[in-house]
Amino acid sequence: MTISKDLIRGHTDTIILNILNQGDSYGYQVSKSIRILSQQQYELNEATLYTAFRRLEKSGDVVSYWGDETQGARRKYYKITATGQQNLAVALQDWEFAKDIINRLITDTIAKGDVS
Amino acid sequence: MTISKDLIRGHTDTIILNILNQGDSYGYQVSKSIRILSQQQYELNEATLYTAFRRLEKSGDVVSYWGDETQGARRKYYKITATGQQNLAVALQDWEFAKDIINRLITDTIAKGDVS
DNA sequence: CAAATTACTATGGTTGTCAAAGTAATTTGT
DNA sequence: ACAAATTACTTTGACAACCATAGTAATTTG
Repeated sequence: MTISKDLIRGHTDTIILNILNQGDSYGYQVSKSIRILSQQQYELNEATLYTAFRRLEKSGDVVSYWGDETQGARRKYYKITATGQQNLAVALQDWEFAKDIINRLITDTIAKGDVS
Repeated sequence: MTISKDLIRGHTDTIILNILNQGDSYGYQVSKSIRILSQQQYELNEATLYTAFRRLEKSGDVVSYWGDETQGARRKYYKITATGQQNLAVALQDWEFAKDIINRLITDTIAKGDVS
């Protein structure tokens, strides 16, 4: 919602993997989880969410299966794979690394000795 | 270089504004400053840099002028405007805000009471 | 005197995201 | 009982930022 769109770009897959890492889930539920985790500050567009699911499935980070709901709407569940868990761990490290670099780039000044 | 592309997306304008906030500069120099500030971890593509300059000029965040080099290649200098300085300040706040939310989204778990 | 560096520009393509609309079932409010 | 809201998934078309590549042109280095 309030958060600048481009700042969160590229985190979608990681966000989804983090949620699925806590248990299988489906689109609508993931969507709600994101709202809760962000404390109502961020809402993922549906199209973006389902696009991400397809991307993650293609890359082998998640697998899907239809739930056997006897009542209520049908639900497609997603499950994180071992590959997905590995990639989640890598993404978390990448984020720690990126944070430092971005902080330097947008707040630091260039020392005089640095000029080439 | 090493930093994941999508993680830095959306920061380009802020990075440039931060550098110009320390004094007028031109494309090639800004490019080098970015390399130095990121400690060789990030290199901005030339096309991206000049696209950003055009975008920033259009939005009124920077103004440009040709340098009066008597020797050496011609240089187009960019200067941050008052608007640009205001937007830089806003972008820095947005980043602090975004960092928190992203951290929650990719590392936190959902408490049981949160489930709706 | 060729190769590397400095410096800017233009073209075409990829990718992630979004708005909008559609389908369809269930649940809630009156 | 029936409309409205909610749950749940999908498709289409568009956009914006970014990138690879190539080009122009001057200067500096080996």
